[in-house]
Amino acid sequence: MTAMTDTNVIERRSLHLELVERIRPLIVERQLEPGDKVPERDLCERFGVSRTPMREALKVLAAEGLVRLEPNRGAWVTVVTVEEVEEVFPILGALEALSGELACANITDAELSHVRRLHDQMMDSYRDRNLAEYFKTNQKIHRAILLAAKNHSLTNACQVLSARMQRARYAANLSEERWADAVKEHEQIIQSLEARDGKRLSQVLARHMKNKQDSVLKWLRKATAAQETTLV
Amino acid sequence: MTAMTDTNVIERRSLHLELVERIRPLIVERQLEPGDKVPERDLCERFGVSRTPMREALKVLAAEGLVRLEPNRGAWVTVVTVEEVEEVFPILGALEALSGELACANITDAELSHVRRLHDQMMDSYRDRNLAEYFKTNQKIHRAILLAAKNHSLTNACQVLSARMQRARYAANLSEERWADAVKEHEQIIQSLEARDGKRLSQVLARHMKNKQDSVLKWLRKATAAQETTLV
DNA sequence: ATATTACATTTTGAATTCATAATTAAGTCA
DNA sequence: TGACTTAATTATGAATTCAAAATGTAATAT
Repeated sequence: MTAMTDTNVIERRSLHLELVERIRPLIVERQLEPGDKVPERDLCERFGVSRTPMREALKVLAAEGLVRLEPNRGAWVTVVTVEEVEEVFPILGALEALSGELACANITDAELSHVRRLHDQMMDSYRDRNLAEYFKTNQKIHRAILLAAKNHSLTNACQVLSARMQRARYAANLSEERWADAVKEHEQIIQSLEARDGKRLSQVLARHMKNKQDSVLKWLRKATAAQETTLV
Repeated sequence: MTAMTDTNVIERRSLHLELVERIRPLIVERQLEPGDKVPERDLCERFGVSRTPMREALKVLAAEGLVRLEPNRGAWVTVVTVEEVEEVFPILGALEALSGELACANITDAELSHVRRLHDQMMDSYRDRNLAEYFKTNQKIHRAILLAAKNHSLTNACQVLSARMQRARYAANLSEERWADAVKEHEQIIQSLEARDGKRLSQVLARHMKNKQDSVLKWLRKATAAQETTLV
């Protein structure tokens, strides 16, 4: 088989890894929707590869929990369930708490001022009520703290779990009230970090995550109910 | 290619998953030693499968951190490094702490008495100084607590990280003193659990993990030093 | 003897092929 | 019409094939 458009066709490295890294964002950003069948053939054509590396990639994505493989029936984008949210957010809470501890212990001045810049930038987005930008910067902040913690395994674990949760687009669900609270929490985050107060930062991050969980659950329950209404 | 002995040849399900589950213990229990090249051809023959599902399995094991893939050079069993131990044990500490909280909240009476039985059994092994049995039961206890926590994602995360660490055979390294301490810690674990004191159990488990880390690091540093001596 | 190059062999990555399972479509009968 | 069977089509799982890369070996030159 050959690639048609030739744009999109990928150069070389390890095809399956390249595919994992291309398909993962398709799932996280809901270009492939939860519950959808993964269109193996389409994706192969789109990226100009054969089924072998594609299927390897799907196995890795399944291990990450983004895809579910049904024997002899193919691959499906996993759905974010209430149960899963209730499972994963507490884990993320514990891990972010740890990352806060470690970040306070290990962050460099350069990294700290970088986080501060991101924080200020995010506050600008909040003032402008630019939700998309706010969320993008928000993610960057959490990632910057994670990197400052200097624990690669922790970064990895958080990212895998976050990816699963991100598919529940909590951005869409931010009430004005929750948004204001989240901003307040972020003020505490940057304060604790600049004070290098690990204990406090870990508490704040854990609480922040708990609130995020509640926010996501609220949206998810609403979305699920709406869907059931539609289906009936 | 065909299977030779016909024993070992596996029935059916999803070949790659079956292989993951067969090869993982080979790595964890060091039948395949850290640093060794994964003998792809041998394993294919041994399990009577072609390279396709084997290579899919290796990609999953690589995602779990048990194998490292070098482009065009094949797969290698990952080595447990000091850095990795210092990264992963704190994560496991945080996750086990969480599992303690959750277990105290969610454990059933039946599960609790099962853990108690395991605990008593382990104490017998300690009295007999039967290290192998002690360790096996020890694992079962931690797993039982994890299951009692009733958080599948947490169970999974812990198991992936534990598998990576288990290859550093901390069993081999248990000093009489450390062993006695570990036993004391386990007394506290079962006490806290029976009291359903989540806060205390999570603290005890975190401390227990920290001590395990120290014990592993001591062995690992000795092992690494010995190896360097041999190599020179 | 020790490098260095050229060649042969093996291993790897990925496309292709092929058998089987699942799905869809068409036909049959009440 | 609508349930039930059966045949055609498609998708999937896994073996096989094939080109490219890496490794090993032998021959040559220094």
